[in-house]
Amino acid sequence: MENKKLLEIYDILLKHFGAQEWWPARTRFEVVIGAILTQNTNWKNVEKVIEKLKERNLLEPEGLRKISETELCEIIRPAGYYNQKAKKLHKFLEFLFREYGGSMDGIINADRDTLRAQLLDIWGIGEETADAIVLYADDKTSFVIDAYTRRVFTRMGTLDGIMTYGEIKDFFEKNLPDDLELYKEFHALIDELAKNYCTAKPRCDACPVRGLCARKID
DNA sequence: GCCCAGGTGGGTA
DNA sequence: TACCCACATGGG
Repeated sequence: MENKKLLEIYDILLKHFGAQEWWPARTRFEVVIGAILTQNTNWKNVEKVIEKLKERNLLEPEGLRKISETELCEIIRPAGYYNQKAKKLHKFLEFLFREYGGSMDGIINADRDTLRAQLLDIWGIGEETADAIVLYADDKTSFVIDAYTRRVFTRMGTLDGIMTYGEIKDFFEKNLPDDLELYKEFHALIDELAKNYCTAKPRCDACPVRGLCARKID
């Protein structure tokens, strides 16, 4: 698939769903919290936790760092994997204070690739979460690959299913203009497409990009 | 009751 | 490298 087809898909999705304006968060720090909490978890469950954190004024680094991991577990319980995620949040905070003085503002001036490598060094932050943070919390172009992206483009015949995360990411980045808003919007639109039409029980007949998809319509 | 959801790390061969 | 598994809640 060349450049043109990828952009064609983007245009169709944008027209069909409208701008998604991801990430749904008020601050850069809130993006990070959401990115960690949503790992293999429905966003609806994450929203409940974000709301609880907001009520307790814990959506900022200083406050969140002060509470104990046991306390944090209790608050984030609805998002699942709470033991692991509480540890992950604390690991990120540890990093933020050690490297950037505890402020997300410090991260803005960091070099993109350096930041991505730093994030990947943190326990609990893998490639997708690192890319989501770089793209949505740091406003730098880094294409996010998630399970939806893999599924949609595998069914389209673009990806062969055995490609690594890095290979898929490279494919998108080489075939798309280096445009921040496009990166943010395209990832969000792919997720919207997958949620609505490309699930385990796909709705191919109504899919907005059915004409470009290799999958046999059942 | 069953399956899935905006993954990651650890262990084994 | 390539699998396999634990991690856990809430909604359809």
